[in-house]
Amino acid sequence: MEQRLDIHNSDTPKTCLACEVRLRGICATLSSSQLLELSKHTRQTKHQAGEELISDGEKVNSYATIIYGVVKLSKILEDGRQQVVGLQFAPDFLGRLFAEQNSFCAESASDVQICRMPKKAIEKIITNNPDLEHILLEQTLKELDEAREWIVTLGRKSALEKVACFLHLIATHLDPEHVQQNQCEIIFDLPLTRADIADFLGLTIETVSRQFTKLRTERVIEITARRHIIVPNLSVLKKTCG
Amino acid sequence: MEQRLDIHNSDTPKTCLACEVRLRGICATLSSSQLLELSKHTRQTKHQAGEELISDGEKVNSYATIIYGVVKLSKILEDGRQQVVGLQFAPDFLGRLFAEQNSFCAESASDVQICRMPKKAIEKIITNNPDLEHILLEQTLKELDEAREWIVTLGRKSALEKVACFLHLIATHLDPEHVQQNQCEIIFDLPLTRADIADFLGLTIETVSRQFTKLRTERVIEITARRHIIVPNLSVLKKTCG
DNA sequence: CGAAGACTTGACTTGAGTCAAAATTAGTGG
DNA sequence: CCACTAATTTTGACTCAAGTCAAGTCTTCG
Repeated sequence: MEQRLDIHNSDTPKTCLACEVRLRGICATLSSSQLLELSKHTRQTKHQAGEELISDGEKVNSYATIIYGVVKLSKILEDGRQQVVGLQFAPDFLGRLFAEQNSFCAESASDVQICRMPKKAIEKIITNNPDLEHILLEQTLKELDEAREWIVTLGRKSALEKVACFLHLIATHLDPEHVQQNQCEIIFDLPLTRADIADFLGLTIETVSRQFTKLRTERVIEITARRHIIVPNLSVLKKTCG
Repeated sequence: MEQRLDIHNSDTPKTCLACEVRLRGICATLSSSQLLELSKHTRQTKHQAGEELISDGEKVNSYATIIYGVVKLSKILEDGRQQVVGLQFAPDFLGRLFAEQNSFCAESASDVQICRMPKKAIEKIITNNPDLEHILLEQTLKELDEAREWIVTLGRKSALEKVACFLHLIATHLDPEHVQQNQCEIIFDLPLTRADIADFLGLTIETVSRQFTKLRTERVIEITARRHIIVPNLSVLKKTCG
């Protein structure tokens, strides 16, 4: 593992030194010289919730690292039905490696900041840096595990269990800075609208809303404002996931 | 890309020379010496439909390559609900790389033959052979794409569309040798029981059966025997997938 | 031939969807 | 700061697709 030594290395680009996910994302595997080279081509951008970062069917020209915020990956069928196929959190790598075309669209679910880098630049570094390829393989395997867990949730769970699973996912994946934790109590703001949640869970917004109400009356969660959730006891929530 | 030259190379192990997927699976990336070394530790096994190849929660000791047949990956909830999270076909690599424990179970859906290899052996070769890691990354990315496509199917499609999607998947993924193709007509035997199909689609066997009947009466498919399916026109089937 | 397993069909129930309306919240401009 | 509008969320009444339970039929195999 590379140490924080390079923080004092004058070769490391200024933007990178200031980057919150510098030591957690893919950049952590890069040498100072690779980072310097790559940083000449990167561009950090901020986006409000609801902006399209990558569109389905578009030619892939760049990848990105999520610096903060939540990104939803989704697919829209011709007749308008929409399904969110995954959520990504900082410092995930964004974009389908080695593909010519995107097969899903990526949209900011909350306000986000990303660091875009050209497809070619990354792919060139990969060929010379097995560590980078390895970390990308690890992330891809993790995403595959999560996708399969989600298949179980979509295929075999009731609406109530689905919503509980979703809340559990958010409570455990949100940046620690956005989560308050007093003893076993967890407090956070939902990064998604009810419509997004419905599209993620394969439900309608009405059903999602009813399950929120049910979880509240069963005291599994407290809803202090629409998006503001308190989970008094995470293990109770987990039991509700089925 | 390595050429078929090594077929005449006496260093290549006999079992590997006879292996049907030798040039398509992960072994295609190995040098003669790596293959020779690995083959000392591999063991080919045959299994009838319904045998457990890897069990959920078990310590991972080996990986495998599928030589022929279909393997289903599934998860069983405590209350007995089951969900198939993926199907794998020859020459897929089987097993969760780098994990200590399996998080899903793998079972032969049809009769299968696999080539098992010790976890340690593969992981050692990976560290010296970036080509192998690359091909594994490519397979993992492909599986992730498929898992996400499946999430769309589970989350947003009707029972009829789900069954049509399943038939389309099988028709396009089965080994060509098990598929007969006369002009646009496709004929094959289903490698899964109705119960497996139901667990894959998040439905009940009764609903799956009713959708088969409906597809038959709508002339999208012909069912000549329970498992024997004729798709007169693949594009008609595809339209039915929604 | 008989029994067990796999699959289909029918009658009824139920959980989630649909449509409509009300309530809440957020945003805007006076 | 408050009224007004627009968007989001909740709630209610009703419908319908898929689930459940129960027979019945077809296959396979000893």
